[in-house]
Amino acid sequence: MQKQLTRRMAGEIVISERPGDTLKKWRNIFKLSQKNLASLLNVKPSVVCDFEKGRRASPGIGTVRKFVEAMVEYDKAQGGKIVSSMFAKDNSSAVYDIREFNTGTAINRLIQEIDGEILSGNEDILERPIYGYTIVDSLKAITTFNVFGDLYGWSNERAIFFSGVHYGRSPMIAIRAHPVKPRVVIYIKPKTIDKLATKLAEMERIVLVKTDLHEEEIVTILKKFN
Amino acid sequence: MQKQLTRRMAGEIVISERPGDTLKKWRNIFKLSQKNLASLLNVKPSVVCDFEKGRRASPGIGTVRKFVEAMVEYDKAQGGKIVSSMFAKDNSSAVYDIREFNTGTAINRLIQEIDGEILSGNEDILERPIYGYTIVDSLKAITTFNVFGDLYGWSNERAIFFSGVHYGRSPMIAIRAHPVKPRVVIYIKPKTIDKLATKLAEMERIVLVKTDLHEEEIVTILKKFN
DNA sequence: ATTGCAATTAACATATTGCCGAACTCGAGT
DNA sequence: ACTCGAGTTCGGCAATATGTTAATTGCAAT
Repeated sequence: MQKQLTRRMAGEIVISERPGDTLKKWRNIFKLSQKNLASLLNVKPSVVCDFEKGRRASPGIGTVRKFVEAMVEYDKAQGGKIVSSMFAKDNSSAVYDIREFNTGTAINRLIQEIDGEILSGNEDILERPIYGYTIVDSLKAITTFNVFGDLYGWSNERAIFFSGVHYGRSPMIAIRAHPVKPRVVIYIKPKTIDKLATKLAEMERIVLVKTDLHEEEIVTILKKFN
Repeated sequence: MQKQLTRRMAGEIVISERPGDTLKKWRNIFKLSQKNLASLLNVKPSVVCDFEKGRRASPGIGTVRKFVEAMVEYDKAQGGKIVSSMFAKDNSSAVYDIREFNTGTAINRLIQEIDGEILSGNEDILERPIYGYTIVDSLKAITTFNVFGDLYGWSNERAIFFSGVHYGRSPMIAIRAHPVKPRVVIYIKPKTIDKLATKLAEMERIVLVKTDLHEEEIVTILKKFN
């Protein structure tokens, strides 16, 4: 959650026409004076002012990172009120885990690691890289509003794991209906696999896989990937 | 949409432990060679490589911005396939408009500009700054999944406008139920105002306002704010 | 009036970036 | 064996960023 926020802040600062203004905006949101912020960063207040006023128009990303992380850390030390108020804590979320990789991972390597069985998918797609994954409870995914916006992280070149799968029809139908498609769909311990599921996967050129590992095991294994 | 993506990319690059790797990841997603990207940026390929390999530990935000924007621009020129594939195009979106300000705007100034009438809210809150707003169709907001995650931009210190309001009960109930609260709720041309709405607003210490302006007029007026 | 605090600005030493060119690696074709 | 394209490495250099101290402005409260 903290990382998400730091990325948002950093992204906004970098892309802003006036990064200094955006920096200031965030400092205000965190209710810090220039002096306070400066002391968190072990620099003099004038430095903070220079950035905010745009006298230093193009700070290095290291500087931006320090600023942003200092503010979030500070808030955390104060009880994290500001950071947590930025996010809806959806405790009944359908999303079990969601993560991005820094480098691409070939689809077949992922399948191998999680001991997956390919139900559908051409050979030539298996070499392609994916950049992240989402693990989602298929039942909750339907009953919870908010689902499909949250399935995709920052790249749709990713794998989506579905748990609580019965026949595997509904998840594929949902994917078919949705404009953004993942590269790989993985069913976690499905009971059986409906033919319609594989058919839809072929139509969408999606690699469909099943695995008998638990969610926890999968998360552990995927920690290797970066 | 493009700006959103550039911010995401930039944020991820800045916060990454190895910004170069993240840069490379995005170049790959956009299917560009170092040479191609370099020519888009009017630099030599070795420059691209230097950044990806981390020889420059803390590139300036100007550099990051150039890289990121060049990639997105390039994709746009090619038809924007990659960018649009990153987003679910929810064409029946309940969100009419959503924007962030660069600097805080006092609540009462906003109310004044849109010719708003205060239905509930203490004097002392009115001086507080907000940093953005969302205009949402209250009917669609309920029927569309995906709603409340999208209501809040990057700060919850914002105003939320509801259009299509009958009695103003449902929107406030939704807000009460949701863990993240806005500072200001503004009803656009409500028929009447239920007492429960004002009561809930008081409980949540939210400024409740009504205005008789149209959505279009409001957007025009709010363009002033920055 | 003046004390205090936050923010702004100028002037300056040092470190780092941003870019180049040229040499080098590495794998895929032909 | 050779060539091609893509990527890597690195010395060099001008431009720019990071940080300091010290002086200055503006404003709110005594």
